[in-house]
Amino acid sequence: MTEDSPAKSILPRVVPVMVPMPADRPYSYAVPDGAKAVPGSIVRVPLGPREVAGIVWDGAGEALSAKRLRPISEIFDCPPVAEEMRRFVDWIAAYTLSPPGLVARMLLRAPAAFDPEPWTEGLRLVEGAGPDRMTAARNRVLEMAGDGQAWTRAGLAHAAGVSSSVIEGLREQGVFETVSIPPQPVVAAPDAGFAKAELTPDQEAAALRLRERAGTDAFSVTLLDGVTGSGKTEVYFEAIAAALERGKQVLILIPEIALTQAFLERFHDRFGAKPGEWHSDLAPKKRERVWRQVAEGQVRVVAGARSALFLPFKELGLIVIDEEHDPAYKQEDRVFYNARDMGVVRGHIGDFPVVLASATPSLESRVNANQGRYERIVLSSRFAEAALPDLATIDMRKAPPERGGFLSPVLIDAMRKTLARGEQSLLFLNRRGYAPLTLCRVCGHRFQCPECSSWLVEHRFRGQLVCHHCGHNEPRPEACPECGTLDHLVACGPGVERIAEEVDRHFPEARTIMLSSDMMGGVKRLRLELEAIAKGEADIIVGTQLVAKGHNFPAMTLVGVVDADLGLANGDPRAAERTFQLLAQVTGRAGRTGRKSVGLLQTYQPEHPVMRAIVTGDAEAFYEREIAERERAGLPPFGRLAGIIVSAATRQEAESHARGLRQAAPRATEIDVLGPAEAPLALIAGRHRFRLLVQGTRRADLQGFVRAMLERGPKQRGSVRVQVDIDPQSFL
DNA sequence: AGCACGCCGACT
DNA sequence: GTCGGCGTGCTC
Repeated sequence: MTEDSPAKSILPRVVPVMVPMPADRPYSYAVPDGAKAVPGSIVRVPLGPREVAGIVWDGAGEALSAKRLRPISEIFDCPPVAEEMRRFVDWIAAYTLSPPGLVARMLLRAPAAFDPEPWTEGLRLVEGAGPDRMTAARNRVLEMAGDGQAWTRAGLAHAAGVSSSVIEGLREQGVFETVSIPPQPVVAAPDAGFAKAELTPDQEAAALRLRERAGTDAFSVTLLDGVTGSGKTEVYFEAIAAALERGKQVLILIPEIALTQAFLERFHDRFGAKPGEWHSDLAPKKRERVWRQVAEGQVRVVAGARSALFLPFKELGLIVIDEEHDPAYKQEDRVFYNARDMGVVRGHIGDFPVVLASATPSLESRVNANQGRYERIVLSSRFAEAALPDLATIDMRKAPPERGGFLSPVLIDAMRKTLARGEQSLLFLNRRGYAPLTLCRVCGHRFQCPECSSWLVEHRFRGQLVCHHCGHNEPRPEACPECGTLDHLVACGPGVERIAEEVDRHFPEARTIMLSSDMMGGVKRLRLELEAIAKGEADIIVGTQLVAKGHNFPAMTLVGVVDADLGLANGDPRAAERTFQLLAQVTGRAGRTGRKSVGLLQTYQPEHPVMRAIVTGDAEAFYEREIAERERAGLPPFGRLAGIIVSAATRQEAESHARGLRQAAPRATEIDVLGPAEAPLALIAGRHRFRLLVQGTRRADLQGFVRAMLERGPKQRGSVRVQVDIDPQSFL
């Protein structure tokens, strides 16, 4: 071709760009002359009054009047977002009924990483040069830097154990010259053969099978189901080794990774290097470096929270989802998704294996295994030194606590004996604060949240009444706001603060630590406390949920569950499953190093299937029963079923939405309001959230009528939020 | 998601 | 007479 036709040279080239906002399709932008924008390119584009980062999408840009068309401002020098990833975004958008722009936004969360990492200034020893006077500090620095390598100022100062002013002094004297050094890897490369753990025959067989499945370039899902302490981690490490040997990148999803630093150590022990970390607590600078190096393929393994699913891997070849049943995998704001399910979808799109691991798999994963969609590998025994704890219920009707207390004499006695042996006790109560309800003894006034009408929880340590639903808080008054009577407010029911107080009363000499997610000092403080406990610097630990998650406390030989019934009676279709999982996880904290250990569950219904399953250890029977029950009730994840979450101020309002939905739904569809949605933390301006179950419809029908409903009017759109909650495996 | 525009209450 | 609440609408 010799010359472009005139028409061609006038018309600008147009590409679709996905911008990080709720657009339901990409916008069109002009590509500046000479610029090279390919699908996946990350670009800076003008959007209204500001500039944003976007991703060049697939297909042709739609024709647009030249007046509205604006040019791309910059094409970042960054590896393009892979085609797989773009399909993943489109899939999630379609599945969750979210605008694709909002999904794409989750990929664009590391703004400064789109530019290459800058080279940094380093120092190198000048050959033959020496300082005017030698000091001990200077000597150490010269020894460290004697290898002729370039060092960063801070790195050298740290390695030599001197302050950076020593280095600066030497540089001024010409002992060091400044050189440019390329960006350093954020983590060292893992070595698949570094230190394979000794496995029991059981584990070895599982690892072998997992290597076979997970070691090939084909989609598969394997459910690794093993009791706490059976060494699941060591087993799936072998699958990771196999993927690394294939030259693939690996993603390990872990709930609450910010608190499970011990995991990084275990990984290091096996692979000789830490995995790249990814979670919301990461320092911004580190975040950018991890993002960039994942994109460039320098970071081979990432251990991260659910958002790590949206990292721009260059050659991802395995996803491991640890504690796959964990509700923390659900995101319930903006784009509603479950990272476990999306991880499976990601593996399907990328055609690589996925491993789900849990001691207490979710019902849907068990069903998927039963139906042959997943392969299930079972690890049934703890490894040699770690014995399973003896579990028993304490019937609170027969052994009630003393007046004003919440701990049964049976539990207190067990704690006393544990203390006497110099071992640790854990008391678990899944309720933050001091007391869940405060009322006035004179007039009966109950403290309610003015925003959302749930009970206010007293936090005595902070002197506040707090709404756990919407975050509202107010100082705890002396007098009743209703009748004005002073000093007659009474706390009802226990929270961890109150249990810690009771423990102090019984065991004033013991070292008691209370752990709660709302503790002063945040994640950092929690980490320190967990380390202190692991080192044996506490006798009694009182904690919420977070103590159930993956920490190993070697000296812990007694676990007491203060209220095992909590959560069984809230109308949630997952109540029994969730309670079983939580109790199994928390009692599994005991006896991890082989000492004889005990788990005691305080309950008013010792004959409840959940209690029976925990005490007898017969999880199989429990799962079968739960699955059968769900099938009978026609609840997800079985059959063609879906859930919708609406947010509304009251249950009445939710009911009215349900009526509206019923009218919009196909005739074969049934809709029921099932009470509060599972996640208490998703806050939609202090509104209550209810889960509607929509039954008897195919996914396409459901999406159709949900869309129809959303289009019925602006008023409806404002008050109804929709989440479609179907098991995606049914549609792969 | 941001951000501007636009129409009704308490104030320099 | 203005400052400012957040309801509605738009961004290539």
